[in-house]
Amino acid sequence: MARAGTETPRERYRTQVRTEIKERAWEQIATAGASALSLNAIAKQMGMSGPALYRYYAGRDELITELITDAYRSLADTLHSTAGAGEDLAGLAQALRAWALEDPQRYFLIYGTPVPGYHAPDDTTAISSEIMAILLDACTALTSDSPATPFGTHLEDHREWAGDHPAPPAALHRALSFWTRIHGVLSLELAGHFTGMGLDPARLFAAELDDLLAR
Amino acid sequence: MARAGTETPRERYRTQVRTEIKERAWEQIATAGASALSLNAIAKQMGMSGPALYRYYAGRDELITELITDAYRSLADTLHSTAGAGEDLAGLAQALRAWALEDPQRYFLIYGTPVPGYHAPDDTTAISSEIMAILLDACTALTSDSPATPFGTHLEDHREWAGDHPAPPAALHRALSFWTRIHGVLSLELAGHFTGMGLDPARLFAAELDDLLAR
DNA sequence: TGTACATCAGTGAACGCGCGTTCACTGATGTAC
DNA sequence: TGTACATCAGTGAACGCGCGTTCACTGATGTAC
Repeated sequence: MARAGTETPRERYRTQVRTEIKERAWEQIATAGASALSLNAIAKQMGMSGPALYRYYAGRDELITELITDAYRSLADTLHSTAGAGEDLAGLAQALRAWALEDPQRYFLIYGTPVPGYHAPDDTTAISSEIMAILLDACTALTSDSPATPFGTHLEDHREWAGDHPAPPAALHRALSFWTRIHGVLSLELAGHFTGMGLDPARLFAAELDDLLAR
Repeated sequence: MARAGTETPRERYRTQVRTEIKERAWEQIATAGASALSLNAIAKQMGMSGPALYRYYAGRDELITELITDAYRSLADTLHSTAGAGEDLAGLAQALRAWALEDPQRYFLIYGTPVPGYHAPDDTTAISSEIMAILLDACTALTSDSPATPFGTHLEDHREWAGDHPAPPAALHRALSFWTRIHGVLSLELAGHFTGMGLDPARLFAAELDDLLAR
C-alpha cells in the first residue's frame, strides 16, 4: 500500500492520462469550440477506443465540469501570483488580458455565451469570490481615501458579493467597473470584433484601463 | 403573372412559412442555445417532415446565416428608430439593453462566443457600420466641442472603422468606449454573472452609463 | 523467488439516437387555352 | 367553364455519420503468501 502523500505507479499513470485527456479537450475546444467537444474524438486522437475514457471520466458532463473549474482555477492563480508579485490594478488587467489571449476559448468557457439551462459547477463560485477578493484588494490599495461615488454609496448596502472584504465604497465601485469594462474590451477583441477596423486592440484596452484608473 | 410589387398567394405562403421556420428557430435558440439548432427539430415542431424545410432553406447554414443577419438588422432598426425619436446616447444605451434583454441569445448570436473558423455573413459588416454611424452621430451631438483625449487623438489616424463620419476625436473615443463598456456590463448581466451577487444590474448599467456620459 | 490471485486499463461489439441531406414520388394548386 | 398541363409543397424511405454510453471480455500490472 502506498504511503500517504506518495503516488503508486498506477496512480501516477492515471493522473497522467487524465491530464492528457484534458489537454486534448482544450485543443478541441480551441479548434472548434466547446459545443463540439467529443469524447470519441478525444479517444481517437489519443489512439484509444472511445469507451476507454470512461475509466477516467464518468462522462462528457464530468469532463466539461472539470475543464470549467480548471479554467477558473487557472485564472485565479494567474491573478494571485500577479498580485503577489506586487503588481497593482493595471498589472492585474494586463495579466488578465495576457491570460485570455493565450487561449480565447478558455476565457469564453467562463465568460462567454451561456448555454440556457446549464449551471456552472458549484466550486466555481468559491473561485469567483477569490478573484473578486483580489480585485477588491487592488482597488482598495488604489482608492482607500477616494471620495465615494453615488453608486459606490449605494453599493455599501448591496455588497453581498464582496463578502466581508473591508473595501471602501469607491473601491467597491471600481472593482465592478474594472470587471465589466475589462470584460467588455477584452471579449470583443477575443471575438474578433475589432479585426478590420484598423485600430490596435492593445491601445484601446490601455485607454480603457487608463480611464478606469483615473476616475 | 403577378404584377411587380404584388405577391401571389404562393409567394405569400412561402414567405409565411419561411417566417415561421425562423420563429421556431429563435425559440429553439432561446431554449437550448444556437449550437443546438436543428432543422429536423424545427420541422417536427411545425408538424412537417424534415426534408420539407429544404423547399425554404438550402440547409442549416443558410438558415443560421439569415438568423444572424436578421439579428443585426433588428438591432440596427431599434437603434435607428430610437435615434429618430430624438433620443441621445443615454437613450440609445437603454434601448440597446432593452433589446438585448428581450432575447439574450439573439444578442449572443451577434456578440457572444465565436465559433472558431466561422465567419459572419458579409452583409453584417454593412449593418455594423450603420450601427457605428448611429453611435457616432449621438457622440458627436454630445461632444462636438469636447477636448480630444490622447487616445482620441491617436484615433484620428486610425479611423477606418468610422468611415467618412465627421466625428471629432472625442466622439470617436467615446463611441468606442460606449460600445465596449455597454457590452461589458450587458453581456455579464445576460450571462447571469450578477445573479446571486445581491446587486441590481439595472443600477450598475446606469452607473456605467453615467460615468461614460460624464467623461 | 515463484506462484495464485485480484485489480484495473483498454478493446470491440452493440444499442439507440438524432443529425443533415438526397431522392423518387404523391397530390394539391395554379396557369394556359 | 372545362380540360390539359406545369409548378411546386410536402412525404417517406434511405444513406452515412458521429455521438454518448453499456457490457462482456482480454491481457497486463500489481499484491499476498
